[in-house]
Amino acid sequence: MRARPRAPEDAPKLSPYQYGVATSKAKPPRTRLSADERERAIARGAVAFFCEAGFGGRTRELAKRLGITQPLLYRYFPNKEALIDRVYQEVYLNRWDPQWEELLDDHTRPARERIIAFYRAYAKAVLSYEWIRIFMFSGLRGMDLNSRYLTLVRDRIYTRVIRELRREYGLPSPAEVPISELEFELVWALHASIFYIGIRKWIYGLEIPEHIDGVIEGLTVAFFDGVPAVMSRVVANAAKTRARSRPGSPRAGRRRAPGSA
Amino acid sequence: MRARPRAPEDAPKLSPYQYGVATSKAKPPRTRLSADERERAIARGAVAFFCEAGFGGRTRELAKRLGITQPLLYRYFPNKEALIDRVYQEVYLNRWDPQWEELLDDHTRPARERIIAFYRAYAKAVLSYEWIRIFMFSGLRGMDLNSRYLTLVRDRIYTRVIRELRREYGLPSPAEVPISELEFELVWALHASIFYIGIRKWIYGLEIPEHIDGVIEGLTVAFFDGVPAVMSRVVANAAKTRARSRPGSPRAGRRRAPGSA
DNA sequence: CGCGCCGGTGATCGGTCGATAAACACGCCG
DNA sequence: CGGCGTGTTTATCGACCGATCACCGGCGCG
Repeated sequence: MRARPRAPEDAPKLSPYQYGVATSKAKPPRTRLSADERERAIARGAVAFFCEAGFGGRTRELAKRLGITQPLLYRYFPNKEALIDRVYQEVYLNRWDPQWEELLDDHTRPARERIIAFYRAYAKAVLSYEWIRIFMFSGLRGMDLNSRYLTLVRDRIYTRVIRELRREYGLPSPAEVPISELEFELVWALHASIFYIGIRKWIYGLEIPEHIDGVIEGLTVAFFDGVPAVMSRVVANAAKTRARSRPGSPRAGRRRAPGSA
Repeated sequence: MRARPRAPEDAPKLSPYQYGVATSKAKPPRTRLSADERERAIARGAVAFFCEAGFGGRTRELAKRLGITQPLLYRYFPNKEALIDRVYQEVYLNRWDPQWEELLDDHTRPARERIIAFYRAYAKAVLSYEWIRIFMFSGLRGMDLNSRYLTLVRDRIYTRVIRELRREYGLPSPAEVPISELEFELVWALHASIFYIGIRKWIYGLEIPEHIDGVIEGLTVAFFDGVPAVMSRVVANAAKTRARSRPGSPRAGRRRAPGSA
């Protein structure tokens, strides 16, 4: 065994120049596309390919799946890295739905119901083969993309969830008593519980429940029931130390939170 | 830019055959080890290297880090795949502590305390750079190692946790009413919450709380408070449908679970 | 004191990688 | 109907990968 063990089968040796003629034995009838059509086709194929094979996937293999030759990739992208950057764009850009934040802010509905609805919508967007695997590959590659994205999630989502929880259980608002580390950890836990369903399925290859929405509801309900005891304790502690450290400030104790942030 | 962008710096061109002489300018003083010492050194280095670079890491780079030449690897391991297999062994084999199961079975302590103690011990074993990254890399590579390991976790740990939860909240034992899918999901959620702390740190490169034990305690307490409402409902449903589908069997209703499995 | 054993290295092989260059084929316009 | 622009392919380059082989040199045994 001398050669590399990879790529056992070689190219199917298609006869060239068969633009759409569809000879009886020709496997992929090659089509001649316009520049931007081809560019989009490559981008789409690159997403599907790299999220399966990882960013170490070979450009020849990608080209084969697209039904084109490898040098054609380099007419549309200067190099492999540019192709990978495009994959990041394709997967993350415009996958963030601003309605999520509006949903969490909609005070006409009960907090529990809003958070369940949010995580259902979020799960639908994020619990996909492409999203989960690209996210993991980029993390393992040392990209800061993950930390930047998750900072966004923390600032836009976690803070809102915690604010609503505080309201729900009559604790002081984050403006009065800043959010503690442990509170963030509690929301991290809910987030992780849901995200990990995708990891189990698309990275470990495990079976997962058929009806995710029911699971999300169960997890969120358990979250709501489990959080208050821990949270009220930690918020009370934070309020106390805060009051101690700033003796002149008004007591931010255990009273009904008046308004939202 | 024509060449591959990888491996920008080349080998430092060490003068050969300097076994331990420690010439003033020689950077790594090469030592001549016995066969099994060298073999263990390579295995150790391979773990550190592959969990950082992934299994696509180059053997020459590994050798450089070990202070040896690349062909020497092939004196101790027939090929790269054998080296990777050894990494799996090194990381997973004998990292499973049988005391974990004993700990969960120890009925002299309260269930909540036992589960906190277990997850502290488990986190200490599993929440390491090597373990988490190797686990992810192997999953993304399509190994069935992950699913085999997690099946073990489910059978040995999750079932015990659920059994203790049922006992704690006066629900029928798993022998009477089999464990439902949603109950497994609840325990998956706790597990994921803790495991994800490691992912955040060693894959995403995020900061995590300094005192993990406190976080684990908070998560487990919230878990215990949150679970019973969801769980008693789902167990009652399961018991009902079970009684309906097997009319001759004794009613496994809402009574004190008499003993453990 | 010589010699064989064995840990270790240098050189190199076949193969594959990313990337480039030149030629080709089809559609369009004049 | 011939030239030209553009989408695509063939052929190939230099680099580098995993793996092999011949050889080297210090240590220990007789």
